[in-house]
Amino acid sequence: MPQRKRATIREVAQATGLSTAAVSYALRGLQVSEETMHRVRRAAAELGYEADPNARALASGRTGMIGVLCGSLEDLWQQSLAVGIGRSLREKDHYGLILDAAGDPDRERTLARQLRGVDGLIVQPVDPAAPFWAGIAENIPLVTIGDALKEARTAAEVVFDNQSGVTLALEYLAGRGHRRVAVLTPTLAETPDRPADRLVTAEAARLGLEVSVQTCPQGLGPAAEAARAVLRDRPSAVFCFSDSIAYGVLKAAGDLGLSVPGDVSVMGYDDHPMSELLGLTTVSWDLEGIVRSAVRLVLGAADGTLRRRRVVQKPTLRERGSVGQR
Amino acid sequence: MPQRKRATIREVAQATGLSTAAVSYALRGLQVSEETMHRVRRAAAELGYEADPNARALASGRTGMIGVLCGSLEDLWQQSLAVGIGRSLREKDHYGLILDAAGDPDRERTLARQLRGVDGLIVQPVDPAAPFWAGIAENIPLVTIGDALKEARTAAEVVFDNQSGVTLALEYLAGRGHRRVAVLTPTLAETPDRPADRLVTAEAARLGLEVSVQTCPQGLGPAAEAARAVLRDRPSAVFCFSDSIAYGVLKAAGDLGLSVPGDVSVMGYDDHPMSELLGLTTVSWDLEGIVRSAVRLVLGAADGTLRRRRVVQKPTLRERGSVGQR
DNA sequence: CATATGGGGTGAAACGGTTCACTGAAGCGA
DNA sequence: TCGCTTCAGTGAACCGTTTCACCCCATATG
Repeated sequence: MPQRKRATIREVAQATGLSTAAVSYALRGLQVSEETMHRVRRAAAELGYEADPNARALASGRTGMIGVLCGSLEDLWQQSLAVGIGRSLREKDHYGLILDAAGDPDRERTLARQLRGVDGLIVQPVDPAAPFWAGIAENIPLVTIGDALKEARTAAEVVFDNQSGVTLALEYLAGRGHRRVAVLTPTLAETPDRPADRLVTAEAARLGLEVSVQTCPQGLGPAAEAARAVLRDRPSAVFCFSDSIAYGVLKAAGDLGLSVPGDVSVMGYDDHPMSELLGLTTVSWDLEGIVRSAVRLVLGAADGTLRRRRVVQKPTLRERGSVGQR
Repeated sequence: MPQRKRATIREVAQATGLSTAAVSYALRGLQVSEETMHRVRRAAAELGYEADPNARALASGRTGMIGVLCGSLEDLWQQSLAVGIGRSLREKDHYGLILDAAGDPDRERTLARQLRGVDGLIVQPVDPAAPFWAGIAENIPLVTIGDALKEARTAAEVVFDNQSGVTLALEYLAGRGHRRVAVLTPTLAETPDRPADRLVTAEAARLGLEVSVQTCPQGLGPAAEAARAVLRDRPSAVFCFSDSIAYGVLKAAGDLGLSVPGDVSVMGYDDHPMSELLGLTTVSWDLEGIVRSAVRLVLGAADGTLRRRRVVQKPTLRERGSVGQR
């Protein structure tokens, strides 16, 4: 690797006969006269100069990098979310460093702890009650997506109104005559007391539904395998806590020769683009809005110009035909 | 934001009564005795010390960061690829910085140029013939995925044998009696002379197929819209140069009340997990293998221990039922 | 016993920017 | 003309690591 040396700011300074300070200012459009600014910029372009982000980060304390810690990128909807956030950050001259907790609180903790040198953090927490968050949130502007943290004061939060989401889904199922409903929630190894479980149980009790809650992986293959077992009990409907899981259920139903919604109804959660194609009835969130909010909040927190600190997202029910009348 | 100051290496040095050099070595398991190593590690843990990656990068010249420049993250398969690469890099103690050229050569150029402070680059080039690559590949260990670069000597390449892929697809279609085939390739604004086009045209001529090649966006909605127009001409089959496009075609077919494969056959390219669920017949690549190769190659190139420089990926045809006999 | 050997550790110079405190000159009102 | 402000630009400290060139001392070697 020859690794031809890149131009440094000193060389630009030399080429223009200015100090490095002047060059630094000029390139950022600060403090200097129009004329020198152009002179410097031209010289920089000629030399092919681009500032070393590491040196810049060390000196200025800001990296232009935002950590994006996802709950589980196995889930297609979260992939879309991460990609959306990355794109949106790029539009505001930042980079998104996408990280995957893979549904594992330990991994989440390790990643969050190790992460330094970012200006801010967008987290979709796997374990919102974990105590270690406090230490992180104190050091880095942190914005949550989904559940808010329990033990830490974060800079801001984009909260999903899961209560409404669950109510929407279960009321719809109940209204169409379903009584025995299987519920599949994402696998979160070792997270004691998943909040989703409680929501579902409470709501089901209210509606007189007989639910059985189980965890399920998010990959299509594994999810389908888990779903096959569930479908053998012949629930009248399956409520999946992510569209990715619902896709697994659809796969399993197909494999078992069950028709949807004839033999079994399937309700999703999230509304990934593919759900439209598959005709999956699902609880829908405004992905674009979530992305916009999260990015605005984290950048605001990073430079101290934060307005609102809490945005609540309301879900809607997208009726498509995977849930039948019973 | 109080931003409580994080511990520096100097504080750890003070706490242990050693020099910063000793601490630096100790934390990386170099040069020091077992005993001091433990002492330092304990002290570091107590102080909650984590090295500042920027300072480390500036001093050592390596960041532990690999740029992952994707052709278009609109495409679900490329999303999977990016996520896979990110995960694989993380397993080898590196971070993947995922960037999206969004199918636009200009964007690609800008991103590639601006990118500094990474130890290596994995690129799925939008415009492999662009001349600017030479300047980049000369400065950063660069590994391509898909098409190899034309005008630049890269560190290594993972090449897709698209010739075989196209042959596989078109021969299959021809063998099942299709003659009028519409071809949809991803939109690449302004890329003159897309290699895919030539492959298809040549192969179609050989097989006596009547093809019409058109570009198409990758998002489900836009792709479906583009597909509707194509389907009005009633080709007997549509060959899509990415599964995402195929999903759009399936959507359009559904909207128009056309059955697949009854009224129209659809052939995909890539083999995204969802294609199994949708029963899409497609040209399949070994995603895991691609990820492994790319990561191994780029890390090898970054630390100079590179063995093979070129890995060729062969496709297989995954027959699922979206292509009928004509 | 004098001399190589080498493990364990130190001090200080990088790395490539940003920013603070300051200066000289020009502009301006009184 | 004088003092005051503003503008454009400078020099050097600083950011937090890594790493190079040494040094010291204990042990093995001839």
